[in-house]
Amino acid sequence: MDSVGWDSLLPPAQHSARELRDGELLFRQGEPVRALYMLRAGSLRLLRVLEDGTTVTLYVARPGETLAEASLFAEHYHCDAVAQGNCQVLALPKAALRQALETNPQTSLALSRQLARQVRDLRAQLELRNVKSAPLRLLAWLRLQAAGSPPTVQIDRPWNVVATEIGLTHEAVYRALNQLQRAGQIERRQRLITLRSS
Amino acid sequence: MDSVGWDSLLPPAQHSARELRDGELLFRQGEPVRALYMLRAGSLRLLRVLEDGTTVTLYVARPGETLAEASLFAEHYHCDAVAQGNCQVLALPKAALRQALETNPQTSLALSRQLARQVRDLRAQLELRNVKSAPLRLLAWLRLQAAGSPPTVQIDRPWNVVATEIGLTHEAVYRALNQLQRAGQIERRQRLITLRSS
DNA sequence: CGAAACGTTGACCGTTTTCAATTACAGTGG
DNA sequence: CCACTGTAATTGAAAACGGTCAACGTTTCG
Repeated sequence: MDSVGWDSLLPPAQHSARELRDGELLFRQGEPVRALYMLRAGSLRLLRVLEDGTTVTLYVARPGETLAEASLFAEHYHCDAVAQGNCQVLALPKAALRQALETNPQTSLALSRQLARQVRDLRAQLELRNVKSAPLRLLAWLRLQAAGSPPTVQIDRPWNVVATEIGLTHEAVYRALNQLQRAGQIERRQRLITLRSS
Repeated sequence: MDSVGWDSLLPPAQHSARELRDGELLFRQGEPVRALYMLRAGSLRLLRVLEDGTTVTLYVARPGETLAEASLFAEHYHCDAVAQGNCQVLALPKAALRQALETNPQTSLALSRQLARQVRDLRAQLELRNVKSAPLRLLAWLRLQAAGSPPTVQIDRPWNVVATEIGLTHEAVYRALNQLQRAGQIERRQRLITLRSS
């Protein structure tokens, strides 16, 4: 219902796999766009480096997601992509893909759907930032991530990474975690969170 | 180079224009999606109302932009659209448009391009929120908006609206404005800002 | 002309950021 | 197998900053 078989958009001969070690760069800001990448395993952090040297996480891609759709129409990447843990990516050559898009309506529609989803997700993230209180923001984030009943979240990356994603310091996150736990809003076992009530 | 002639995607007979007065709603969260809207004049604010009653600006569309692309694949709107000043919108019926998209590859590609741009813009907004200091964030925002040399920004809406867009209170914005001015980073004449140095 | 929105500034308070220090833990190489 | 090292996790205390509340001048528009 979700996967559209991105890898089937182009004949396998056109694919090219690539492995990335933790911290390795898939592409860099300013580099010309050569391909559209699909993440098979691991997670990729898209980040931009501000003038003052600060790094900003724009997005964290998870397995199954397609990267750089936004770059399909751009000449150069507008951010860095760095592997967060070892990654496995599939590269679809830009030129070939563009041709496929111009030919097959289904392919284009599928791309649009992907992009539409990203727009929604980004707006959700943006909305999150408008919650000023750290505990409430974290709770809101957990609600977005949660699944099942009772709703639970299994975090698969360090909290300090989560912290930058939601725009807080890791200290603030730990404190918020404690507050929520003390208030009985969540239950915590290491990186497994269970939401209570509400 | 920018406009793709959205209104030419469907025969004019299928269009339907609509006028909105300041504050009027184009659509409301939860409402079924009937059409894809294009903004001809004025600006439309997409906002969501949080549980606690706070309103959150998700996006501000300007003339020429297409709204609700993200909703083309959704059953219901996920935010409210309220006119900010008098607006003129063109409505393209969802059903007809979907058919066009499935038929004409060019149409789909154009849609993808629009969505891709939105993704970029949203990421930029998100990046902005990671700047914790109010003056620096405002400055960053001004840099994004600026054009010409020396770079200037002519703000066409009240500062309090700008404030919510960048995630600050209007008071904080005024103070930041003063700080930047005192520091010589900007020059201000009402709503006309000129960036200095750096 | 009057009301409502915009613009502006001050003071105070609460929270988060910072800075700092300590523990826990996983991976590495001797 | 165990020090050794770097990252993650935690907690404390103080400082900084923006939010909130409040008051007031100004502009806009019906």
